[in-house]
Amino acid sequence: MEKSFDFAKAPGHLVRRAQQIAVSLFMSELAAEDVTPVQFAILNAVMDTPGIDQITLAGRVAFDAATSGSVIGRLETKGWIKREPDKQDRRRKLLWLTPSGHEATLLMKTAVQRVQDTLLKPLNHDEALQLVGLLSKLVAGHESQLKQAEGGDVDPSDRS
Amino acid sequence: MEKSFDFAKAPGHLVRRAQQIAVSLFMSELAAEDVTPVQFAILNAVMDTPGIDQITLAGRVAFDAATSGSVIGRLETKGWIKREPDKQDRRRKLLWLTPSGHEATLLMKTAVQRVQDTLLKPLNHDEALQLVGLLSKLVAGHESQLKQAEGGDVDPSDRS
DNA sequence: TGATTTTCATAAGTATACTTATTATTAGAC
DNA sequence: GTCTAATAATAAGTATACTTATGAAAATCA
Repeated sequence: MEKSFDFAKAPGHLVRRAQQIAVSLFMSELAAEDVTPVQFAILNAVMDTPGIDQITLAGRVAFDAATSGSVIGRLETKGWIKREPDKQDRRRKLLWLTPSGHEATLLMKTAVQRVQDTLLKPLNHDEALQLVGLLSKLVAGHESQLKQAEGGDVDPSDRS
Repeated sequence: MEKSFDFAKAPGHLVRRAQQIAVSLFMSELAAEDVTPVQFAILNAVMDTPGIDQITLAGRVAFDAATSGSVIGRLETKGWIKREPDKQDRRRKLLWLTPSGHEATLLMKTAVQRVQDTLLKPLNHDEALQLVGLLSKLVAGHESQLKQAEGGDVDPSDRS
């Protein structure tokens, strides 16, 4: 009989630990750039889609508008991102990298690649591929659930 | 040529998303208990080892002393945990569940089990086992790295 | 034993991350 | 065209999570 919930095998606990480790590796590797994982995610997305608005960006990197708004504010303070109201829709603010933001983001990318490699280091090549595949499937599964739930009028074709 | 870092396949991003989903499922399933994943982890550990001190507990659930201290403070406010100074070592504070804390934690456990099942729902049985195995290996690998790093009284020359 | 070091807990400060509420602006219904 | 509903951004409030600093107490050792 179990005395308590078995944390060592609880996927929720393992995922939290893995995330904690990933953040820690990121912060070590990119200490010189003074950037966080979330900030990099945003810089990367803006580099990918210059002129993106905050809401679309929030969806792209998967957090809520309030959080991404405050992170973008910090990136603006650092001089990496420029925020300008859309002239067609003055509720919106559109985002661009500044030249120094562009340069900094490019520098970060190789470091981030190193972080990903270090994170997977305890696994061999096949295991690493498996893990990424399984996590992708898990995340995608829940994302489609979410879409169904909020969509309401379901498209019968994507019923599981 | 890639325009940007490929987030969809980046293990760091996938782990963050998975954690986000796990927390979200937890909060939905346990909305009635008004408890967070971290709070449950602590309650569970204290139930497992009554009279545990804060530092040992922090190590057990894997966060720093400052965070666990503030979480425990919140649990004390809720009347679920009792905190008493150790008479042998007055720096320490030892932790116990109150009767109502014990009752609440028991209630939470079945709900948490449901959360774990829901989290793994997009995977079949074998895949779920694989994922847990791979995450365990990844986390264990980094934990042993860490122990080596802090345990090894390495020469001071590598202090940058 | 007295001084130094270590350890435990907390405080202070920064950065997520979420929810709900508010404001400004646009889009849609009539 | 005006009223209403929806949307974008921000503000406010709570809860992690971390680092560094501080104070109190214990352990070490000279």
